[in-house]
Amino acid sequence: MNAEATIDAQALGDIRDLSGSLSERVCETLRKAILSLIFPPGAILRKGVICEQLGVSRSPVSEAFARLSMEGLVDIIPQSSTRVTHLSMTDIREAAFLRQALELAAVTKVASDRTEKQLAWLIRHLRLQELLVEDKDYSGYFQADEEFHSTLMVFTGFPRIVSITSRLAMQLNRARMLLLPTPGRAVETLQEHKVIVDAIRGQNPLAARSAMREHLDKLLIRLAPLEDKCPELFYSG
Amino acid sequence: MNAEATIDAQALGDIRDLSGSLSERVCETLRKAILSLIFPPGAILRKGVICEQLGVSRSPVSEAFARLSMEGLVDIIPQSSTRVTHLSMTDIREAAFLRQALELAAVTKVASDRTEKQLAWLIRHLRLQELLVEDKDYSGYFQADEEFHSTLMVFTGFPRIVSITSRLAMQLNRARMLLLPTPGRAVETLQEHKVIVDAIRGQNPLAARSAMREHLDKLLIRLAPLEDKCPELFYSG
DNA sequence: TATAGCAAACTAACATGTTAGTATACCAAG
DNA sequence: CTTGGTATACTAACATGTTAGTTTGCTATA
Repeated sequence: MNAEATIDAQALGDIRDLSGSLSERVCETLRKAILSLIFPPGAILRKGVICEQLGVSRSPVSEAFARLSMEGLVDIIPQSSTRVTHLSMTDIREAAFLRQALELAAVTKVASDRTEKQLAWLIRHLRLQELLVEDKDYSGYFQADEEFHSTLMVFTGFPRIVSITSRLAMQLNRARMLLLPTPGRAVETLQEHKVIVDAIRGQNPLAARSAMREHLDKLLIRLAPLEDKCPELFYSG
Repeated sequence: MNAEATIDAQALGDIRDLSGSLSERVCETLRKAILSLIFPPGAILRKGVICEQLGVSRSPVSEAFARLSMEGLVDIIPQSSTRVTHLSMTDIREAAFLRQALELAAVTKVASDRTEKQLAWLIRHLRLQELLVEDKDYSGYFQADEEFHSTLMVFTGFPRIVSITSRLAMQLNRARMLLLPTPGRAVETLQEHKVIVDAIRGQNPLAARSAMREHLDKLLIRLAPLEDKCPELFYSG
């Protein structure tokens, strides 16, 4: 029945490269491994192995498991085991809904309240994005894309909204890793970002809102066929 | 400098009344105490005292602290102490913003997708609310109010949105405890709920959205003067 | 072969011991 | 009275020991 391979726990990287408490570092390390699918959905996380690999005791690992469980990245089965959660289209759709709700609210607010300085940053960042696309540096563009969205939320002036959104959209981001970056999509994305910034420049909240909505909807569309393409990553596959 | 009273940890209620793991029960107990201001902002949570009072070891209490910290209800000061966070208008405004983003998205979706059964539930619940107001049962109405909002979100079909919203709005709910329920406000609230349900009945997402926005804005307006009224609960008071 | 029962191995959850960093109280010097 | 240093008490964080519940795999039985 259970043919799930337990994880290798190889190449978790070194804990010492990170800052913060041990628990945080362990959590960060495991999160990265799960998001990058090094630990595939369904894999059993063996506490003993992880402790040994990272050279820490069970306490920080337990706390890391608890946090990851709250983020929905692992399922803790009481008195039994802890596994990487399978992907589920339901969860992904919900994460997309939550992310959209927060990003739309943010961009609406920013479009009305923006300062000249913020606008200048956005325009400058669009130039950077253009350069990255021209250079075909798609991993660089991926990073710039994230930065664009998170900075937009920072501009609301609310300090916690960025980290909250990223936590809520965790399932979405994990699924996104399965999408290979294509040149065509990068060009499209850049174009959509430009429309959003245009609306912010014109201080038009409604336009900014619908531009962002269209932009975000694209991701879910590209994600939809995933369930058929790699069913082993999803529930009851 | 630090004249904060450490908590009494009296009357935390009995752990055995709750279900789930020990950690969850401890967390639930402490959360209730913080939200109800039994543990006032700034109070130091003494682990030893809590362990003794609840008859558990430090492990479940530590995990509970970690969770409450993520919810923003306590500040863990590394190697030093854990305190109930002070209220802050910034946090409250952010929580209100996040809650509004999610509730508006939810009510918009529900207004378009609602079933007849859901509509019937809402109308029936409005009747219940009327009865409670007529009977001047304001604590009952408070509960019904919560149920109204959370069920509205359940109707989106997304399972996690209710608990996520309540976690994000935690600061808001704590501050809300300081508002004394008034007969007048209950009547107004009921009226606003009726407008929302009317829009849902008419399957008018935009109307539902703006009705909900107006409704939620009222809370923040009522919360605003709080900072002057009880400064000792806020930061740097 | 199929299945029910049982035992061994494993795990999360909990309890307790240890360490290292922080705040407080006290005292001495200016 | 203020300031600066020091010792003590306290805490979170971490390590490790213990318990109880779950899964797995073997064996005996039909």
